[in-house]
Amino acid sequence: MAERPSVPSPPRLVDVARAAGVSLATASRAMTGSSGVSAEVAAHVQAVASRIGYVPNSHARALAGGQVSMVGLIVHDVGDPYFGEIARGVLHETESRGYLALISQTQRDPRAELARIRALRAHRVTMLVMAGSGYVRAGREAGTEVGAGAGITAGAGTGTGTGTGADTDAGADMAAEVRSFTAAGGRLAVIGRHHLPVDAVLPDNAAGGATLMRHLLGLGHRRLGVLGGPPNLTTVEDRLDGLRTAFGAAGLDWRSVPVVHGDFTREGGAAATARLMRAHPDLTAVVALNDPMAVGALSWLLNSGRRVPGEISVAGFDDAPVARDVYPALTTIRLPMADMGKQALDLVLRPPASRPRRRRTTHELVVRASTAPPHT
Amino acid sequence: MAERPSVPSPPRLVDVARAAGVSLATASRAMTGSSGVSAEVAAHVQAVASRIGYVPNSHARALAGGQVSMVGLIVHDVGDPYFGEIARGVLHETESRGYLALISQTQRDPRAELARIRALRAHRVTMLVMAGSGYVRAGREAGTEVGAGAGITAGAGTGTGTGTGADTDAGADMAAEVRSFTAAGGRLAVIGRHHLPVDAVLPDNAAGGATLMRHLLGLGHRRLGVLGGPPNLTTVEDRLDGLRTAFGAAGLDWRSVPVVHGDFTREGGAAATARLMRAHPDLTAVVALNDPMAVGALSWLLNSGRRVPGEISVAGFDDAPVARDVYPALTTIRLPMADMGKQALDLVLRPPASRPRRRRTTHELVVRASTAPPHT
DNA sequence: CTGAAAGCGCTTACAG
DNA sequence: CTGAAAGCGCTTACAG
Repeated sequence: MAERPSVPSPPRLVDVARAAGVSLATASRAMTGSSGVSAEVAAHVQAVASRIGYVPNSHARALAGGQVSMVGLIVHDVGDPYFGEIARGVLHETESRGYLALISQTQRDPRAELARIRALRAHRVTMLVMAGSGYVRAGREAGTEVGAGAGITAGAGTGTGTGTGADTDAGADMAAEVRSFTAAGGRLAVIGRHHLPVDAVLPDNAAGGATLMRHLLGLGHRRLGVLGGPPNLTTVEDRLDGLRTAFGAAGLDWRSVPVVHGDFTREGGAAATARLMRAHPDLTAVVALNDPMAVGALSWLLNSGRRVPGEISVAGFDDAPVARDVYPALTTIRLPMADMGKQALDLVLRPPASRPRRRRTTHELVVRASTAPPHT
Repeated sequence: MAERPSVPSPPRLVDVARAAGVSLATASRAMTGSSGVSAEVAAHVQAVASRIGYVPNSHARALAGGQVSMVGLIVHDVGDPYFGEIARGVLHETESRGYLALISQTQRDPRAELARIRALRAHRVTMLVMAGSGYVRAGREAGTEVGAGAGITAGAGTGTGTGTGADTDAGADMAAEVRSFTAAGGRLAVIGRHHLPVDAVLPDNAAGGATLMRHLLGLGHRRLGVLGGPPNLTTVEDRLDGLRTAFGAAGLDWRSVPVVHGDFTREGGAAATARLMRAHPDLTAVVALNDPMAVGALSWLLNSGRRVPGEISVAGFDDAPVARDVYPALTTIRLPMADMGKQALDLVLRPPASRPRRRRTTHELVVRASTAPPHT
């Protein structure tokens, strides 16, 4: 009855046990819900616990061999709507299941990614969701710096084939890290990343790219330009592959398609558009490899007095929430982002399969106002 | 030299100590960087540690009295651009300082909020940032259900005064929780929430509302309507207060201003606009209390064939990234969201002051294309 | 500067 | 079903 007056330290399980008149072991069983306690005793202990405001110490629990109730989530950038939606999906699940989520952003830096995984492992996190593109081998895009000063490259110069661009280099470290993580019993699911021997939710990047290209070709466009994200991302490569495949399938020469790389952001899109249009003023359509870049393209084009889609069409990728509200409303490829997060968490929660699971997402062409037949 | 072949359990500090030929205590000191070790020994231990891939067990550390290197972040909704920006700001800071962030979303449910804090406390988190509006006393908005079936209320019916709407009710529990958290040495900073005796970053809601209203009055608008978010949020109340004050200061009767409440989302905004315009078809301007609602309003109005701002002006609040790209580009009140996150983390990191610190943000009217003089 | 030892708050075999 | 005891991997007084 008498409350400890001075010590503000939270009650421990012993306090609960004492107050309930049972042993530590019994109290523990009652609180964790494990078998071996009579229902009455368990209920009594729990009642006492909640009365005295007992909250188990998760560190002690983890250390004593209990489950770690945290899942890790690594994204490139929380502020980006793509990752925002994914995070929403993941958090929705974790919270309904009583887990806490440790979130990290890497700003698309492979080294930061490794560091984050290690930090998460230090916290003995055994369930981890990594969202965001993997990286292609450094040096493949010789001399092209990510997001700054990226020169214009002919289409043929980028993505010389599917599946050759493994997450190597920093990728080698990453692969080793992942191996050791899973060997130690860790569960990892990635979103939008191949080349890692783990469960994966794979957005339909190549197919989406092809669908988008067919849409533009169908409208009659032949002089197209592409705003690519950082050339070291496999997502960029895959989406480009899809575009190229559909372009080639129409009997056209992909080498005639200029590709400009920039940051996967609004600003990156605007800057890349500037470079693209200066070198190729006669384009009738621009494809951005994600929606923020497309929004940047719209902004630059409109500011430069071009009519969209009257003079030039613009298309994006992802169907971020912003897509339908920009002017003109953006034609894009929809990916089920929040659901992808949910799926990834689901994979992480189930026991590992004998071989990595792959869940391919759907994609859907969403035609809005930003694309139309060329004016010609 | 010989590696343990079968046991995949990670190396412990004893392993490092053994390999380095020092005691556990010395190894610990070397790894934590605490004083009492010669620089050489420390360097040697660290070299050995990194060679054998030692990663300290954070749970053991925390349990043994070391610092918990996690900070908690509670937001209403990660997918919402407002919170996305705040999260970005917070994470940017935590990561540069070597902390990991535990993130939770509450979906604007006060009960969920309490549950999240408790979960965080179970993990012995002592640094916590809570972003998002507080709640006004339940029952103040009698019969008005949040986000669904919210009826049209006369302006005078909402927000009968500043400062009276404390975070009560669930607020009482919250206050108790917060007291016990800080009493136990926890550090908490809130963003956009008053009435809690903790450090706070306070967006200039009332002043922003007043600025926005003056802008519209200055354009000549007199028949205005308001799209309010959930009526139980203090943020909504404060922004309304600002609008009302400026309206009254112009010698006008606030009771003539219809206020419709809905979810703080695009969909909520569209639905609220529908109700508002049906009841008051002659409005010349609509103010939404956040940008997503404003975007919903634009969408509904444009779909209904209204010209914006030709027939009706629309303004928002926050200056979310989307604001400048919608059509027409949105006039709004800019809040420095990412910086607010950074500020909050900064507060949490410093020792508590004798009385709670308050940092007021600036606000800035950003005039874009969605507002213009009334057509009349 | 270095080490032996206690202790953080739990869980889980191991005995009844 | 219940309890006494060992142990999880660290940190930190406490002695040298």
